[in-house]
Amino acid sequence: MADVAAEAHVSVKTVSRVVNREPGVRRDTELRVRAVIDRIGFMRHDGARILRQGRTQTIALVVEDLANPFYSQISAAVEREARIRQYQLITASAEGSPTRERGVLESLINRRVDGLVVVPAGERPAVDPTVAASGTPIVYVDRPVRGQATDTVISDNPGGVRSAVEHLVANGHRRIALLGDDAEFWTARQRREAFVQIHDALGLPGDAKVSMGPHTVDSLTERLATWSRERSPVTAVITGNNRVTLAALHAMRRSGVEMGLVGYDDFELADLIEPAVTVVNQDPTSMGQKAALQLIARILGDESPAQTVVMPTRLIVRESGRLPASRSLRKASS
Amino acid sequence: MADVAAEAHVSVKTVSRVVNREPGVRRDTELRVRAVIDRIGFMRHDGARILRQGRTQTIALVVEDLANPFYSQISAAVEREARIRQYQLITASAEGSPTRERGVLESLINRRVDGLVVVPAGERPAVDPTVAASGTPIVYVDRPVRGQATDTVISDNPGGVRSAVEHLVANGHRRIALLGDDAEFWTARQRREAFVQIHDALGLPGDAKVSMGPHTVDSLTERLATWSRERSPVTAVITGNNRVTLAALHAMRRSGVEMGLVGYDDFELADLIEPAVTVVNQDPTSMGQKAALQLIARILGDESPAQTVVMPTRLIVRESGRLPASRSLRKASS
DNA sequence: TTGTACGCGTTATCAT
DNA sequence: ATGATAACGCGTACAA
Repeated sequence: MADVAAEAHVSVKTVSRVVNREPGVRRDTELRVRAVIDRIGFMRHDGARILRQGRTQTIALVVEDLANPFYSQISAAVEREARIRQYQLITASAEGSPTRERGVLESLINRRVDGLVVVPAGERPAVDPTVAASGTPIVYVDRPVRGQATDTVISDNPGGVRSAVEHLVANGHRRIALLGDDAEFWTARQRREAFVQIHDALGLPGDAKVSMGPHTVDSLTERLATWSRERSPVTAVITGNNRVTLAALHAMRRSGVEMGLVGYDDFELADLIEPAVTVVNQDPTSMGQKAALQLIARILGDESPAQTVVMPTRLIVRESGRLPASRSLRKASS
Repeated sequence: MADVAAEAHVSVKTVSRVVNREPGVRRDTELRVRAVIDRIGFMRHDGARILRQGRTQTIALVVEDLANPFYSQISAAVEREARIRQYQLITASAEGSPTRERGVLESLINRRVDGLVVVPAGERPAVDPTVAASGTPIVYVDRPVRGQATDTVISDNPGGVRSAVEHLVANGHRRIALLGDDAEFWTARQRREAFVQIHDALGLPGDAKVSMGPHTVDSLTERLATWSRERSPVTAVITGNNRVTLAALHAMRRSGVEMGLVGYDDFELADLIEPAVTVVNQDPTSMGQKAALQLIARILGDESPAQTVVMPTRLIVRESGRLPASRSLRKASS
């Protein structure tokens, strides 16, 4: 900037005015300055700008696995909302480790990101004290965190589980089991509780059958075989998220067990599997969008009380929820 | 830092030394400083550090769609390599628009990112002049860019197409067609050229049949119907990437057309579709990793000539490449 | 309309 | 082993 000023025979302040389109510069001086800028290829150094202004126009997203479709959709949505509002997005993965997450958050705070969207790793009992101390706005997604009230975007887990169970019951299933993911995850626990509660509320026979993860195709194969061999065999399962659904589909295919299925999380090609998989869709794009908007509102000074937004889920009915006997082959029906 | 210095009765420089673990600080003064740091919750301001040192410890990744599994896997790999080496990753999407890409790159340069990993959008004839002028190291992924030699990581498109065609031919297919993506994409064009060349080299009958995108399920349904109604009907298609594979699978299912298929890009559940889909796998994780490593080497001063790394593809043989008649039902064979 | 002087928080240099 | 001071490049406040 000093170089430009010297070349154009003006002060740095005038250059600054031109670069930032501030008013109060005569047309011809502006043109002269612009010409010099283009000629010597000047580019403003945002680092210095940040140091001076205190805002970085940067937000960060912390998830556990960027390659998982659920998170990559959230990620795409957050990036989009950020970009539209002139924020850049730093994405970081904690790979599911609270320890790594702590380190990641610390380095993001050091960077003075203007805000954080975080899917808290594993068992996270409270808002990170480092973040709290820094005063950086933070929005949690998918899983809440205990302690002081914080903006949170979660999906309606009880509602989703309820829609899954009711759908199966409406299709004649009575012995329904839940294949949940690792109980370390809050979502997995919440879905389990909802399942047990709804199971009992509907007066389904026996105790609610639940198997929590982590699951492998092998372990699920065995589990399904066991359930289907009981004297009152399980006729349908609900899978707790896209990971479990995937493993369960493989296990079913391998063992040849035919069971009703409602999976949590929609996935591409769910309609091309035989039978087409009925799912509870969580709409991660909307969750990411909502979180980003809320975060940016906070950055811009919104001081209203912290809110928890519960996003509705949507049951996408395909075929896997029906009793095997009543499934129509699509080829026959088309 | 000044606050800490005052509290600990040392100079700011000594605090700086402690914070950065520089040698030359007596054990007891270090402890004293650390105590103050913890007490008042001091956190280094990386903005100032950046301004002083000129390096941001940040790299950026520019792709067109973070939610597409191909890019999200690249993204996860780049983030991982970056994080391990203490770099933060800014991800940005150009949404396929060269104009937006230009703006995105410019703001990243203004931020003084240390390096760029870019999947160039649409038709990009040359290295971006802004980037070139800034001297920021850049590595292109998936598609090369003309002009001065630049580090590039692409996959072996001719090899991938060849393996697909040869697999189909080995299974008795003779009338093979290509469903490519939009010819605007370099990869789509290269795969088309490879397909035509291999088609002719193998002496397959007639002219190579090719249909480039963008495709919709509707357009593909019609296209497949046309091809299957010809006097020498097409018996197998190769799809040019995961988007096209998806649409083609839906089109086949809808129209009931039975054709051999080899898809570009592996995808989850490819083995659960009936018939299981044979694919050319590109290993985006390795591509992202390779690109990140090469970029960081450049940042660290590697001055060797720009190199183009061609990653091998791998044909994952399942069932969709066989002639329909010879397909075994898995249930029968297990 | 334009310019001067200072400060943002850190690190590099050179002293002590 | 420690400290004083000058940068880094920009924006703010105020003056001209």
